[in-house]
Amino acid sequence: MFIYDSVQKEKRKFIPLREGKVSLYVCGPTVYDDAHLGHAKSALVFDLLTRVLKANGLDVTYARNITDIDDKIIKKAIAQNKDIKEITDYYTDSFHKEMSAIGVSRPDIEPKATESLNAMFEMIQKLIDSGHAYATKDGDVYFDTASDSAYLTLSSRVQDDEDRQERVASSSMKKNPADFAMWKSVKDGSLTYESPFGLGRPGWHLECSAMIEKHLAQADTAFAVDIHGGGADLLFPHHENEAAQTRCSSKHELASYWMHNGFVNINGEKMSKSLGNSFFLKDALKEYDGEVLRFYLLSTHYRSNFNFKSEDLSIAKKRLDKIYRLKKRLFGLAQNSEATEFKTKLLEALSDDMNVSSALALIEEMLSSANEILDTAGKHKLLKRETISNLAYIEEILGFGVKNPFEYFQFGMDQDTKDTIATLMEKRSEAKREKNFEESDRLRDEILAFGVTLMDTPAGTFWEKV
RNA sequence: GGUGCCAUCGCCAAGUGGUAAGGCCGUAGCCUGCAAAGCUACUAUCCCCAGUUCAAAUCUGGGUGGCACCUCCA
Repeated sequence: MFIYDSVQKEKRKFIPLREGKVSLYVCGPTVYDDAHLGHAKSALVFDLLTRVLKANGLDVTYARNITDIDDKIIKKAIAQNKDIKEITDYYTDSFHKEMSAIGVSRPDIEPKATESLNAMFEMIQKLIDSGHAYATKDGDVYFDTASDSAYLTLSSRVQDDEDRQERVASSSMKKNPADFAMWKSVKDGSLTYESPFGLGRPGWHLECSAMIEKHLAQADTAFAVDIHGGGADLLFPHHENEAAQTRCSSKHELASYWMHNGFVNINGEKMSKSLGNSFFLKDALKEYDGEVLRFYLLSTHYRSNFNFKSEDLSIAKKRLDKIYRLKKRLFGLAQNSEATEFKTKLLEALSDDMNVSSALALIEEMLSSANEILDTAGKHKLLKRETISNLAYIEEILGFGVKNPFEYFQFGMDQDTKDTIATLMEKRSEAKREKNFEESDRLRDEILAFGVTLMDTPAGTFWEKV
């Protein structure tokens, strides 16, 4: 297994901290709004990573947090006159449902900020005691960046004097403009939590460090976790700050490997609220099967920026369709787990920093050759066994082809329409038997009007939604 | 302004020194009553310039053109 470490900026052989085991922590969503394609991309990338690690025989513990304490959540609750928990529960639940629709498995551990406050307090206290943090007379607690000689080494940033001057005005109580809040005193009567440092709310960066320490870290390892992942934008300041907190409050560095996934742009533009072009997952799921979105968002390398275009999405559907068509050809045959060269190569490609493009090339070559042999030698038993085994492996590692192939092609069709199509198809088959091609073609046109396509095969006639 | 990334066929996209994967689209053909699906064949020398090397899309230098982060963000 090779992983590109976005801090060391090179592909490195993956060596776990503890033999045979991997701990993975990924920054999860702040639950104040619907998940967009960017959340989906990140979740998919690390879902794939866990599958590949497992396929390599590693025992993976995957944690992804839910940030349920945040100013934006409070703002939304006030705006909608709802309880905070009502908001966070709602968006946490929809996040889970939508992730499940695109085949993302739940992490092993999903800590919430609200349930990890004690771990945060402990970390703050340790940092204060060791001189890495200080409380202001306003009741805020800041991390003292000057106290950490390794600060900014993670994101390879240099302190810029002019830059620092500009930010001074905003926070006069800080010793240093780069210092960031771990505990923010809140006195406006909105939601606060009791803490040894007074009433207030925790800083965002603190959350992840504390949760990692609580749920994943081992006392005797040089790093708290094997792999820390997240979106590319998180490297600075979020991960830089997390790393500083962990480094200064414990005996280990935060992560042995850092992985950052590229951004999703919409038609060449960054997705953002101000541009009004946020593409929500729930809207995409109305148009496309979740697996098509999964395929599409995973079809290019995870580190590249991803430019979402609906034309490309329909190409992704065409490619996924091919997997399902082969599944249809082999439908009903017994499952098995034959060892094949294809599987070895597929895992090899994915184990190389998740080279999905190479993996897809292997898959499409496998599909072509399987179809070719099935075309010419329909009773090739060994080939069928191997192909079924290959398809099962694609399902397991990539999560492509997990559905019933017939149902997959009926996405979004209601039962009435399906019944009508079935009736028309029966009439058409009858006309065909009588060699009344004029009538059968007329019926086909009628069926096509439902937005489906027809396929006459040796096993009968099938329809697929276009 | 600082830091970093990228530039491969009409489109999407692999490939980090050894002579350009794969997909979409297109063309021709096989199959089919006709289609659809499937299969076969064909389609690029890698932004520009200079250099290193027996050998470069891949390394170095210089251009040009995109993009990201530096503020909450996956």
